[in-house]
Amino acid sequence: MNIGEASKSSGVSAKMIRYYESIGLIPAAGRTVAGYRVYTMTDVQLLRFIRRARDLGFSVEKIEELLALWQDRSRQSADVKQIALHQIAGLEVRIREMQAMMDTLRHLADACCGDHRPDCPILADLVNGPDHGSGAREEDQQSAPRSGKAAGLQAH
Amino acid sequence: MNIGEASKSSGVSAKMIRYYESIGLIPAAGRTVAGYRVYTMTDVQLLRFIRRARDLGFSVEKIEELLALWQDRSRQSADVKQIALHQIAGLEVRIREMQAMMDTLRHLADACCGDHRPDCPILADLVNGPDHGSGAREEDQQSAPRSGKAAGLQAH
DNA sequence: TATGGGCCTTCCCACCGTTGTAAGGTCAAG
DNA sequence: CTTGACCTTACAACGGTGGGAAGGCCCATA
Repeated sequence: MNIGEASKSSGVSAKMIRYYESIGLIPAAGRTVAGYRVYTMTDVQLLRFIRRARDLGFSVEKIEELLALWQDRSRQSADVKQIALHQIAGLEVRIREMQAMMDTLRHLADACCGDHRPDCPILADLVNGPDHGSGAREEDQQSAPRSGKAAGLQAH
Repeated sequence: MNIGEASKSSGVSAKMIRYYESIGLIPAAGRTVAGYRVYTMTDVQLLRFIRRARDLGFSVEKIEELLALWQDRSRQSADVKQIALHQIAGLEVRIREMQAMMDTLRHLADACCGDHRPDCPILADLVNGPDHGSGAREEDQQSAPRSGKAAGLQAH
């Protein structure tokens, strides 16, 4: 099985397969005489595992842990569950942060009539900060992430 | 005003102020004879604008647009609103993606007894994919992002 | 005046996961 | 033999931020 076939069959791009190999997430694949990587169904299953875990938002680091547990026959399901719960908690935090952003933006957009006139409460908020909004509804928004916390939330 | 003072006063780190200057998001600051950057209150206001917009999840690219509109006296509030609505829509999408991940993980975690035994439905799902889950509740999860879409969702 | 500490400068590197590109080798079919 | 689709490695880019090194500047205190 080529890397291309393994890619199609696992849903992981060839690029990423090579990358995962380079960082040691997956073992180095076998090679043909010509140097082409060779994959078995077992390898593809591994790749699918990774793909699925990425879809669930696990970082590569966490996936390493999950893979170790997967291959450890004496694992305890509690260990796996703990990683999952941790992941859930992380997702929860980021969802709340984004929800707070979205709520604020929605209030601002609602307050903006959106016509041809230049006056715009959205720009006013950006200039003056949230504290100067006319009776703003931001008390319930427990101190937006002060430093770098909001980083990495843009669509890449 | 030093870059350090401007940083404290605007909430933008000195590092980032230099970065924003380097990418042309803000104009090059004045300099003292010694080469130190000098900032006025107007510059600080600009930095606060940027800081606030970042807190609201706008990308640097979008902030460029917002700044252009801010400085354009003949802008129409509709243009600003449109950017905000677009940002809201983007946030909505990513929140839904993360929510879907979280729901799936929660179902899996709920199904995992989390004790000393090795059997674990979480690992089983990762191995077999969502379609093999015992009567899984994933019909309502319209085809998880197939390619790269889930990228950038890890905490950096 | 000398010395120290805190600020500033530029420059490069790391992060994370993914994609793109370039220059070359290989394989199979026509 | 040629063509095109694949493979290989190697390097850079993205977004936004933090870290650090090496050197210069400013001010205060001894």
